[in-house]
Amino acid sequence: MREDTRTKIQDVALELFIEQGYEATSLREIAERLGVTKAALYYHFKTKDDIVLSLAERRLSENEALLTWLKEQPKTPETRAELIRRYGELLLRGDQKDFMRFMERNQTSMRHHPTVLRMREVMFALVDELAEPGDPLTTRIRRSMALFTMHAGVWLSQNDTEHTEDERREAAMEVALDLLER
Amino acid sequence: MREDTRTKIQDVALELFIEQGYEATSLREIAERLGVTKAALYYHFKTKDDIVLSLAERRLSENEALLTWLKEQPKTPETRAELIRRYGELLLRGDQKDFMRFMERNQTSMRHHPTVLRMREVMFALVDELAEPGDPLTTRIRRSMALFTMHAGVWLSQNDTEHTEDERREAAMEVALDLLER
DNA sequence: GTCTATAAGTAGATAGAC
DNA sequence: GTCTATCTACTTATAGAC
Repeated sequence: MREDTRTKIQDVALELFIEQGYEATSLREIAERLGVTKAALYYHFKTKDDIVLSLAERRLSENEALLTWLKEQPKTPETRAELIRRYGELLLRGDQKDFMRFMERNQTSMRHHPTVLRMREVMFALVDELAEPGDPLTTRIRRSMALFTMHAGVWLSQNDTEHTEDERREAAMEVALDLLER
Repeated sequence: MREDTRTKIQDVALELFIEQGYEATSLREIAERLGVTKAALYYHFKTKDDIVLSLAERRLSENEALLTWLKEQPKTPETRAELIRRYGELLLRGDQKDFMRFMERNQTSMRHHPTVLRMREVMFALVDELAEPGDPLTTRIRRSMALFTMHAGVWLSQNDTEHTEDERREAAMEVALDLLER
């Protein structure tokens, strides 16, 4: 089962990268938590970067698909609302949520790598598509913050024990949708 | 002029930490950009952490002062609007703004250090003071996002060449104030 | 597929001259 | 205050046995 170990490496690595940061996490730590040696990791991944990139590429293609879809739609309130919903669904999925937390906390890691650069580009393009040339600056900011609210919903209320994660996500969505057409 | 070199070290270090990340930046790089040797840095700072902490302590006390002030005020719309204004002013000041960008990009660095932990606490407390126990979750999120919009204003429109930084800040403030009492 | 062993390099930090 | 020189402790990565 070669895919099994490979996947475990990705999971453990992502977990540690989120917790401690990418640079601060050594391959030795990843290997130890997994109960293998460093050398074993090198059988599955060519370099340390490759572990992250293997995760980034999955996520990138999904965001690119979202951007392609968005560009095909008319720039209406309905389209924008649907984007927020689709984006929220992407964030929901366990693996993507974790990877986005990694991106938030490790913005500078591999910032010169094509895959990471492209990821940034796509995010900016998504935000850009939410507004039209004539829109005032406040509208642009509001719509950008709508997308961002979907992220923030997760970690903003991390001390909040009286609401479930579902409730928090729905509340974030409500705020985001409201921000879009204010 | 001992203060001069010390300050230059802080400036250069912060610049590189923002650009490349804390862990990814070596003392050698900082020293080289300054035209001195690593050993010289150790005359001014006991450890690498100390360079960041010397910056953090200043910001921390300013944020703590803001929190103290906030707690003394009645929880009215006027108080909340005034907080956003004061927070915006803090962020404006070059040094604060840079340090907050450092915090955004290096959330995991020194996450166990008391000063950094306290910084997080104060930020969460500020957000917490913006809402009251009875407020719905959407209100809490909206008000948190108001504070956050002040940050985002800076980097969200980094490709935006048609507006000045002043215009962007004012627009961010308008969106933030509107979010507070929606 | 995973191991041992090791190469080759860099990190943070210190001692002591000037 | 800043330097040279150096220490120790890692790091990523590879070679080759099993």
